[in-house]
Amino acid sequence: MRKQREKKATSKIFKNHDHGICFDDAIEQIENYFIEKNLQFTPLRRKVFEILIRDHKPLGAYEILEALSGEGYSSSPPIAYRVLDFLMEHGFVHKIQGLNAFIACSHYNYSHSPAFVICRKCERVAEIDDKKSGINFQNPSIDNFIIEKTTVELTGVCTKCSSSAKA
Amino acid sequence: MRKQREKKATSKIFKNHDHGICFDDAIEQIENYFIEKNLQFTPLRRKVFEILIRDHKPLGAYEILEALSGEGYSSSPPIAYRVLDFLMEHGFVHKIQGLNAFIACSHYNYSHSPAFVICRKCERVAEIDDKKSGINFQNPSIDNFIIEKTTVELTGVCTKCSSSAKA
DNA sequence: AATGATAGTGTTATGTTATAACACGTTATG
DNA sequence: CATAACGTGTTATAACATAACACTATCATT
Repeated sequence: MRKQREKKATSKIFKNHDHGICFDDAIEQIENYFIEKNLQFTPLRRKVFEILIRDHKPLGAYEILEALSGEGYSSSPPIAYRVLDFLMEHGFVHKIQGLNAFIACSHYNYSHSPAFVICRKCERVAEIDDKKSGINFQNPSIDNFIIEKTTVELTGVCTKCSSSAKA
Repeated sequence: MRKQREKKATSKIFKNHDHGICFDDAIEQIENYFIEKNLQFTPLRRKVFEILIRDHKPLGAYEILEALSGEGYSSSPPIAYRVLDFLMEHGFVHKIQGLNAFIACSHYNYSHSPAFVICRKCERVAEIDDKKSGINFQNPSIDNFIIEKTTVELTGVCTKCSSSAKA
């Protein structure tokens, strides 16, 4: 992993970044949160989160299970689903509905109405925060409805993929 | 345009409506579209669409299959999935990702970036058009990405359900 | 220490959703 | 009339997800 900060004010959504720092930050964030909330960051939970943040891309539950079994954990489905549910409940993991897959959150500290931009070619996924997404759900037409959860997924082709090949 | 006899200036999303008219309009719309595009509105396709528009709520593929078998059609999964894929391709059916279910489109003639409001209690689903949804994807932060498809689902509790019971 | 509640992990079995691959008839086209 | 394209049907299986129950460790209270 390279050690070089990338803080350019770019409009690119699929940013390059220093993954070592990203990884460490994420672990630190989640550790602090768990301590603060008096929750257990058990080895299994940590491992699942690490698998997700390490790859930095959506993984199916069964892919996670495979990774877990490679690390000496049980690989029966409930193991993964339970931990994923738990991590999602606390906002550290999101589910990408369009892919039946899970991804580590990359916007800790933000309000959690994540939106995802998904390249169907390279399968990279970027999480954009609600301010940047241009989404405004505080809209009169959806008053009289208590929104508890939002799912926003934009699927298409990223610059890199659309320039390198066609269709 | 649809002969919409319900033109009350209400902000309710889950509107009451004349379902007979709704149904007839929908069938007419899809028939015209298919003729225009020179596509086959076969009995099976018609039946699937009718099942969806009749119920006016999201149905799982296997529920549709069950309905089909009650009508003398085959009920093996590919039958439903193929027709659903076809109808989705042409914008007459949408998939509600959060429910693994399918719903007839209620915004023919509109640009197709549907957003759905889903009550998790009564399971009613309203389709709102992109103008009303307050969603603006023409946003600089997601330039450099070719959006092909948007998934927007707002899950929560509708007025009726939140007033009639708690939690 | 004994009790009992809770939380975390493990196991088996099963439920639910979706697709692959191939068969067959009909219609459209060269 | 050959053949390509399309629509439907069939079998089998893949992929995704949960129910139900067992076992252990921890911890607060007796």
